[in-house]
Amino acid sequence: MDVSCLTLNRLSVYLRCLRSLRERGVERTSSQELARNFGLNAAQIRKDLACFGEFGIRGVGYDVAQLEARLRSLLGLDRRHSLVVVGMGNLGRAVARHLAHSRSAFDVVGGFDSDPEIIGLEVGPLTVRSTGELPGVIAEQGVEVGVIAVPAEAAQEAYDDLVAAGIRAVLNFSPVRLRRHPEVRTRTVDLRIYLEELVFFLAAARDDEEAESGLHSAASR
Amino acid sequence: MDVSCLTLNRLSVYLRCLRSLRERGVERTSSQELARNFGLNAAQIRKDLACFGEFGIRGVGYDVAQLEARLRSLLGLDRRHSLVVVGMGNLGRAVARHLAHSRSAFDVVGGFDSDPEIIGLEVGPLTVRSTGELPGVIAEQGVEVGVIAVPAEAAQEAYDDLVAAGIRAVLNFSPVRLRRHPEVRTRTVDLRIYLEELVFFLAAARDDEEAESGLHSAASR
DNA sequence: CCATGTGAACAAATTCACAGCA
DNA sequence: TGCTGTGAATTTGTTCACATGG
Repeated sequence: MDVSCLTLNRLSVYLRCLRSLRERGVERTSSQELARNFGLNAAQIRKDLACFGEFGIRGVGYDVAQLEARLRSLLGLDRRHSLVVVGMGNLGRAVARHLAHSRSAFDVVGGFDSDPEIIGLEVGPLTVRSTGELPGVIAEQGVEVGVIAVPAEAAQEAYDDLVAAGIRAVLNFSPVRLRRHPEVRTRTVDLRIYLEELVFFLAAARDDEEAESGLHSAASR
Repeated sequence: MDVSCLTLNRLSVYLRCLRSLRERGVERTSSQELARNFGLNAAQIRKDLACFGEFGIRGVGYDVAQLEARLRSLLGLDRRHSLVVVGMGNLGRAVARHLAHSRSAFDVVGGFDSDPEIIGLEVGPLTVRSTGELPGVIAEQGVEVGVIAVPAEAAQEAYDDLVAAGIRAVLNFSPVRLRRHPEVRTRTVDLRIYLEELVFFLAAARDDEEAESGLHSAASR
């Protein structure tokens, strides 16, 4: 069976929920309990899990620690993954530092920039290197994932460089639609889009209030 | 009509595409041209726009500058929006700096933290203040949006504080499922989820290769 | 003519509702 | 009995295909 990104992202959420339950000493749970505690849908939890097998006991529920371990393994988080960050401005540095001192499954093995002002900077345990060194590092260390945190103008080039160097997956924080290489798993996350979404719905809510209060509102459609 | 988040997020994408075309001197375009240039679907562009009115001329296409302006206005980006950041660690600082010196529609009017080590720090044009000052700033300046960039343990409290202070919308970067207040527009973006998604599909791709090369693979389902 | 705007067809995702098993 | 796992029903989102009109 083919598993969708939506299902997969929810598995990550379930993993966090299970971890939180385990830390609170809960040993057994059910789809209903998870749904109630974390604002999820019980049927959806079961459907999502069903993509990967059977994890529970009918009439009983799920073993928290066991299900957590199974999900972690499914998502590949019981193995370590090396990662480079291209573009060590504000966002790149934040990502590098964050991953370095939260112990996640990801090892940041390099941070790269083309700005001479930034090359040489110490960021946590890392020294920022020149973009020219990128291919060597990726090839030698077999780096799997590249994070793009360069300005919009430089994003396509950074992406092409990563691909040429043999990267397997790319997480792109720049706001450009990349011309993609289909053999490389690519995901774009444009943070401003989320802010834009929020303020749109604020405006929509404001229109509703005006309408309810009986005012004429030319803005509502 | 009710507009979905997916449609709305695509409008943000279209806006970036139009801006890019305009900067390249293109004055007129069509849904097909947009689709071809940016890897989109022409019918979907038209459907998305149709939620808000008619923007094109049949047989001709769209005026780039005009459509850009209309979308910007629709999304509320022709007005300014004030924003506070709660949690001025790596990520919070990066967001604050980023919004401060990309000229977007968002004004960062405050950065807050509870750590005495961080309070008082200069971040761009901002001085980090104590979380205690949060309610005053939100009320006095009528702040619309709060960004949560605190560690997981502190996220629910930061959220409740923002809501109590009268915030209208929240962008949550912490990996917790918040107990939400329904009157506040809330959006969670967990960056690690995207990394987890990428490595899952890498593992899946690796399984496929093994299968193709005729090796026995117990991992594939 | 030609690209928009749109109803209708299709596909995907979610939710329901219950059979089946501990 | 009670919760899982799952087909079937429903809702939501996408794509097609064409009538419409500048």
